[in-house]
Amino acid sequence: MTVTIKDVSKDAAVSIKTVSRVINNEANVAETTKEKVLASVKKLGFKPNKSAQSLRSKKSYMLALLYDNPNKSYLADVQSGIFNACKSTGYNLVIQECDYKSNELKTDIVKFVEDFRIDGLIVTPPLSDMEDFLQNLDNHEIEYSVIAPSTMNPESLHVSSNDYEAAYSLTSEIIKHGHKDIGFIKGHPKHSASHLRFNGFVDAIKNNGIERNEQWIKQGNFSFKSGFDAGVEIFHSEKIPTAIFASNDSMAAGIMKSAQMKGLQVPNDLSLAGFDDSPIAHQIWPALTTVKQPVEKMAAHAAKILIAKFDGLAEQTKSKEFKSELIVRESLKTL
Amino acid sequence: MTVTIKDVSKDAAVSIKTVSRVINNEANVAETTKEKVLASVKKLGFKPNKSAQSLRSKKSYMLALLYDNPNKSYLADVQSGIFNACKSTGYNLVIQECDYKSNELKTDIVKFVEDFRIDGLIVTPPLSDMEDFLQNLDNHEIEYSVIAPSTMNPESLHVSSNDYEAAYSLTSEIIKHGHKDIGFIKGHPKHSASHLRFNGFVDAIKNNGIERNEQWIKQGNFSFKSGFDAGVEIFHSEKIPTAIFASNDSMAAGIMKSAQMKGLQVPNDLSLAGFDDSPIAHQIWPALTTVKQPVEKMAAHAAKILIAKFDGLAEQTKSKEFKSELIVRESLKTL
DNA sequence: CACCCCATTGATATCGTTGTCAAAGAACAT
DNA sequence: ATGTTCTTTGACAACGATATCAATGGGGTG
Repeated sequence: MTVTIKDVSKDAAVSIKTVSRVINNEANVAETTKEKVLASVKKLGFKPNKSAQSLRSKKSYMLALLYDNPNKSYLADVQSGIFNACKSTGYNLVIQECDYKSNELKTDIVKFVEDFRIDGLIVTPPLSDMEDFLQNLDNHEIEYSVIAPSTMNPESLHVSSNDYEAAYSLTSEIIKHGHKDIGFIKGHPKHSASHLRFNGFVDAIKNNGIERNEQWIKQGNFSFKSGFDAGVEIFHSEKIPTAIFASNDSMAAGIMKSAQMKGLQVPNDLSLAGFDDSPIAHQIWPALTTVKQPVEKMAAHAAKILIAKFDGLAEQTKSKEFKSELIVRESLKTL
Repeated sequence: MTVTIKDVSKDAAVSIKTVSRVINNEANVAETTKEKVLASVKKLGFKPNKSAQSLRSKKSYMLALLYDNPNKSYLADVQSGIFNACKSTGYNLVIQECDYKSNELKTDIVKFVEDFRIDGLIVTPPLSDMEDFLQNLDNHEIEYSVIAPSTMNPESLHVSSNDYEAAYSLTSEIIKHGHKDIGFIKGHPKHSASHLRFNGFVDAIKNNGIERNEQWIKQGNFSFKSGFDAGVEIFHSEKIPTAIFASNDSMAAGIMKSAQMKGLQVPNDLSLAGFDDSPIAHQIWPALTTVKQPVEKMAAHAAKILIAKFDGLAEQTKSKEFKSELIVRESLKTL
């Protein structure tokens, strides 16, 4: 019925071990033998049985994606990237939702990895920002690759994005449009991205000689509601800014709602910018000026470097910083 | 190091076969023996090795989710539901993105299932609406469970939602708010949901003695842009409707954009309703009146009935229709 | 009491790979 | 020619579970 390594070995007139060597790309196989075996593999349509490989070699060929992030679009992109990277390598992806606030998180994840014999983890914010969590993985010798906005220990496997620079240049763009009264909504304090984006904003206005108005700087948590609430507060003050930079698009949409309820027109009465280029950014009107990270590519790379480590590959497997792209849309007006 | 069935058998002083019987809940094991074994299992923290089970029993314990649907929020909910259903059962989920337009789709999927020894598929729209695709799975004796809005062959494994009734009652709600001039944006013609929703709309206005204005009925494809385009067309006509029912939220958001660009205020100049309760529905202003399907529960159930079939369980494993919920928000105004 | 039946249990083969280790032969140095 | 090393190959065990089939023993029947 199904073709096994034994069938191939018979067809190619070699031992099963030699077939195994060929399909695993091991060294010290004569070129002619290799070709003979590959021909038989192709002819018979042989696919190694994952369970048998896994049983014998003690690898599960499974990666797990760890996340605690309500942003479905981000999650979908991350997944999609990882799947594409896995497709050719024979690895599979398992998704594991977490609660970063849970006390048992550390032990739960170790248990999960051991129970399912997961080969490696891909860790996303905010878990990637929790030092002790990562340390615990190290202690248990669990392999992982991190998707994070911040720069990390250069030894570790990670991909990052240039959130600071992106926030800096988006702020500069706002300033170039003639704005001097600029508000800012901070992201969730547990995400390092929040601080990087805020710092980019702070440095940009400072370097452009613009003063910070603390009344226009509010703490959010990346949710639509937190943006809405921040907007309500800001529009309550005696003087309102001409532009607001929210640390993500959901919050920017929240601001837009609060502005519209207050009778303020975007962008005529208020310019707005977000971050992430999530679907909402262009599904509201006016469409949001924002920053697009190559999330899918980042995730694919995170998976690749992890798999490359397992398979002992060396090339193109370095940690890497990805560049974000500024997307200027209608929500930003020139004064 | 790791605990195997052998360790348990030694500890419980029975044969490994007996341990196997206990952990697989087989019949004909004496109650006392069973307890003894379970005690040892617990004491040693034994977890059966998936690869070994899989190798011997020829099951992969993997389900695959097939999708070709750009709606990330829907996908995330479906996944989440399936994962929850899998969690306790020892099954894992693999995601497979498809292209419903591809000519090789049928053969690709069969190959995929055979290559990865997938135990069963969960099929979502629009793949679930392709008769020949499902027929092909039957021909290859591939097990699957369908998530579909329409009613299906009662023999097959499926979960469905009452799209017709939901569209009917949403339309009735619009009418109750005093609207008589109502537009409708159809969904993607390949999705059976599109027709069900349209039929619900048609019957509701007919039964309320309202005339259909074909100028206000446009073909969309569930995308934001198609909604926007439809809106532009409708607002171009000499008389515009007082309310528009779009077959999903993205298109409703598109309409809203085109309305706002035309200077029309929602809901004062135009009432609007969507379908799905996707995140955008409450992240725009005014928030959309819409219909919420219990997508996560539906997906969980689809997985459960599939797994129940594998494991030969009988109870609570019937195909099932789920009820949607009407959510009335600000976008609908009483005339 | 002899017999059979059925519930319970275990010894061992088996799934399809990779790991171990040794053998065979080629290549090279002495 | 001989010894040494290195490359290439194969025989067989092992991974950790389930499947097969036979053995055991208690209970019922005639």
